[in-house]
Amino acid sequence: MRKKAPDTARKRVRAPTAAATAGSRAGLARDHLVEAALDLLQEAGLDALSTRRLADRLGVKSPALYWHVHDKDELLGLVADAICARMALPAASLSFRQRLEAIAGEYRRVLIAHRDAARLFAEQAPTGPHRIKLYDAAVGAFLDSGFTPPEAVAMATFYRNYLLGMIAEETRQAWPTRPETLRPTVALGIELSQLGDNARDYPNLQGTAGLLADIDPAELFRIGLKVLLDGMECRLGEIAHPARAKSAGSHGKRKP
Amino acid sequence: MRKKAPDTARKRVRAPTAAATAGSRAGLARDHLVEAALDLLQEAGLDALSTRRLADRLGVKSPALYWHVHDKDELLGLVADAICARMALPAASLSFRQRLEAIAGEYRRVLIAHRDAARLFAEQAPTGPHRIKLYDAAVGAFLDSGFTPPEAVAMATFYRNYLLGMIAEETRQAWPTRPETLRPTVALGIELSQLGDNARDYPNLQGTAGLLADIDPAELFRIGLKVLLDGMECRLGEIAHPARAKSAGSHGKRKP
DNA sequence: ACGTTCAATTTATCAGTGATAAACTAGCAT
DNA sequence: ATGCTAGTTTATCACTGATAAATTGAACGT
Repeated sequence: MRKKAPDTARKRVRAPTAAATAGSRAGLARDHLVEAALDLLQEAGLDALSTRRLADRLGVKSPALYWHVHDKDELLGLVADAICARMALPAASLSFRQRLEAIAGEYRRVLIAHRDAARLFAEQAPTGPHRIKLYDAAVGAFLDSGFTPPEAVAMATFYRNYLLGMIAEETRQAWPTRPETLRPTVALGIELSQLGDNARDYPNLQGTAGLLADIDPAELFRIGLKVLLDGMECRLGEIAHPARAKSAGSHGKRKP
Repeated sequence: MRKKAPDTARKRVRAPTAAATAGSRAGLARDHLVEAALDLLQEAGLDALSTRRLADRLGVKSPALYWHVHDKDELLGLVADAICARMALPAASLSFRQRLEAIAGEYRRVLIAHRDAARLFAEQAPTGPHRIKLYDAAVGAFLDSGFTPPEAVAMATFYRNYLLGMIAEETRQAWPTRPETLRPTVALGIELSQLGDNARDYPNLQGTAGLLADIDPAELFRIGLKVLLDGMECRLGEIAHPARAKSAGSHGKRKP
């Protein structure tokens, strides 16, 4: 995977071509594909989601898939969007902050529920209407909160980055850890326990052995989101009435 | 890649075994490996960094690599750490905020300079002393700023997550975009330009066409970092003197 | 009933991946 | 000279995503 980059003027997959003819359900075949892919993903994980295995599950040979789909990348994009479709968008009546918290909660809920979904989202470019719709909702919340369009887009980027990164980290359950080399650290949910001789090289990690592992991931996620949104409100305030401390100064608020 | 997960009690690569005997530089061979791997990475990208290509470049057959290294994963870990080694840690004399900004700057500078480095870092578990040292420095800064150890670890996680995610996004220069399906969006540095019929489905994205693409990435990075750190200082203040608004209330500050 | 058309699938194959076992080679110590 | 052993090669495995070309099968016009 992840080979070709340009390849404009694609192969023009046939499926949508004579789709509507005679009520032949062109979308249905694709839907079957992504449905089976979702099942396989859940049962065996992203690495096991190969074209042949998927074909097997559909009672078909692997090249048959390529009639319905350009390549595996497009399939994965469809799968990602199907997952995204399971997220409920918040009511517009809520405050912008409540909306952002709701979206974040849904994002996490759904991505956690689907095996390797966060990895899939991180690797896959966000094509797909549902993913875009979600992003649109986030941008809308930031616009409503008072940000200018470019600022809102920037904030949505930070927001999305936070969600995806944290959930990816949380879901990355069993990382291929390498026992011999010095164990990772507490950095990403992996406790370092003993890092032996090297311990004194990392003075600040001394008392932090299994610290992250102890925290409830949901709580950690909530805290980080609050921190991020607080920072954004902070910026909003600075923009609204640009007092002293234009930008590069230092902290923009409190704790004098 | 990314197949086996557990596999404790590994193959026990031979290199470190009789390493010191007769001054044979056991580490040197490994260093040559990672050096060549770094070159290859720079020239051809992460996807082209295969064992065979690397072996070719070293004038050797691919299985020879496996004498020096368990598997490709370990090699990539060494490469990541070698990249990390190029980052300068900030002087301890600086304020914690200055230190965090300095680390972030170095992180971005170095990751941008090495092709696909951010992707490599995101995919690879953070083994390697240099990466841990960097994390230790971040935790240290948060501890100095007044956070308790568990809070400091949490903040370092958010911090790291921000850095890696934003830089990965910025460096993901030419994503394998799929021209036919509805173009992504402005979400991740990809301008949507025309999204045709679907345009009205995304009301908030209307005026935001190439917005992100116009912003200087360095500026975007700086802004996001400021937002994040402001949010953290905000939390610091709340912890210091826990006024009303314990946590779940709403915004913790300003803009009444 | 016949033949054409074309959606959908199969067969065969390509070029590449990471990894392993087993055979081999060279240098050094005894 | 013999043997050990660090390092490498040959041969091979079990995969991967992808394509071209041959093949099925059902619907349609005549």
